[in-house]
Amino acid sequence: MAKSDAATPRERYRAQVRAEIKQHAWEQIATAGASALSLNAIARRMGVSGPALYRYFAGRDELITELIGDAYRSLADAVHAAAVTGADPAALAHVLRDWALADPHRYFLIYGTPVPGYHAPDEITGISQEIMADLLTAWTAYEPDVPASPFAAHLADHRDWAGGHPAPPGALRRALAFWTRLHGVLSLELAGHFTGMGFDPALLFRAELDDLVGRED
Amino acid sequence: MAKSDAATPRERYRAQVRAEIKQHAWEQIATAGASALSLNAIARRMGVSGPALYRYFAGRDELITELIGDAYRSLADAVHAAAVTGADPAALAHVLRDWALADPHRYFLIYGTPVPGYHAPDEITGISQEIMADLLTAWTAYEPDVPASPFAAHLADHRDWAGGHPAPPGALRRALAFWTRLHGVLSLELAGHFTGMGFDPALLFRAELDDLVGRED
DNA sequence: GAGGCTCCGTGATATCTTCTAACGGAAATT
DNA sequence: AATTTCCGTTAGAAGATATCACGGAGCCTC
Repeated sequence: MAKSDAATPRERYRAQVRAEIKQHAWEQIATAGASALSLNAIARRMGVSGPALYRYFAGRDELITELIGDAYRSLADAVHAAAVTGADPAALAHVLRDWALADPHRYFLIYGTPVPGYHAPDEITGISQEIMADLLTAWTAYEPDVPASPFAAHLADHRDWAGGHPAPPGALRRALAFWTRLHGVLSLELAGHFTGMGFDPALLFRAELDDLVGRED
Repeated sequence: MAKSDAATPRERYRAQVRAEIKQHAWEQIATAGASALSLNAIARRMGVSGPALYRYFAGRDELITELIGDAYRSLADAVHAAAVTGADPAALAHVLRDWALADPHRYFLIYGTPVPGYHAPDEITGISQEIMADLLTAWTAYEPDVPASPFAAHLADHRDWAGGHPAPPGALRRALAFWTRLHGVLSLELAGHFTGMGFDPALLFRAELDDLVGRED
């Protein structure tokens, strides 16, 4: 979507084709997951023949890498859009949940089983820090004075991941728990581990969230 | 390992070859993950030619399904071995963590990104309930009287997953949080999402565990 | 113990995948 | 208008799953 107004017509055409490839890739991922992503199938659906796609992506890995980046970007944008309106942690939690439920495969592309050889480029680390920054800001505003704890002190001493954010130790601890606990519930729910167990996953999510924000669970 | 003393020599040989195939499969999974599992590669390493393996497994999916079952069985055995010695929830947590760290790919085989077409057979559901039963027993013994909460009440009304276990509502809630929170930390750690963040994942795991068992975090 | 049955492993084959290489043509640049 | 650049094609290598028909070895029955 970005930089569709490139300098030369060549670059514009190239960007358009790349976008079309990625769109077909997303449809395929949403249908059968990332492991079933096939360059040949995309080419077939686009009406071109296989190797044509290699003019736009070096290979399957590069395409997936770019899709992972787009997924991160999408999540960061969703979180940030809510954060700039002054959303509290509970609101951000529901943004996260809605984003995950909208396309589970996209969520697993980010937080699922890591691809064997894949290593996240620096760009991903940056986006990840953007998300964390919004969480830290929300937690700092929501609960300025969290009682100190040994682990919070450890986090205060190892706050590289906060990227210079001035969040107090308690907010570091809360933001981290927010991430890991909600991911725990979401990933198990999306993977279907709760199906047949009887209870309502939405209520479990809500209960974990309520526990985080200090209400009754 | 089980039923290696079969009736006929044929069945014994068959079981042995199946075990050997699975062993090579585990080595391959531990090296490059489940997605890189190749029947051809296994056959090559065993000194037989490709289609020979189809006498023992209907296909790649059946082999993976069986490996998932073995992984579940391994985890359930590890948990149960500790549970029968009267281990408290904290001890079970470290059993879980040790089991996960011993072979991350095996952990992801169970709790990672679900395979597109795969649906867990009833046997898996049973093993899953075994694990949950040990958790429920440990939590019931450790903390008999957990204050009631709305979500605990919901769990008490929807306790199919407990499989008739007489755990009180509070233990249901605790066991579920134990599962989702520790999985949240473990899966993110094993997937490498904490690398480069600076803090010690072991301390985060410990902090989450301490929070579960009611100590300072 | 000999015949027959069952099952195992093989090679050949079909179809799928990613990915490289060489060729022809169209489009943009000069 | 000529040249250069880039795009899409076909052909092909290497490897994957999976099926099939065949020959042979082992087991079971008579």
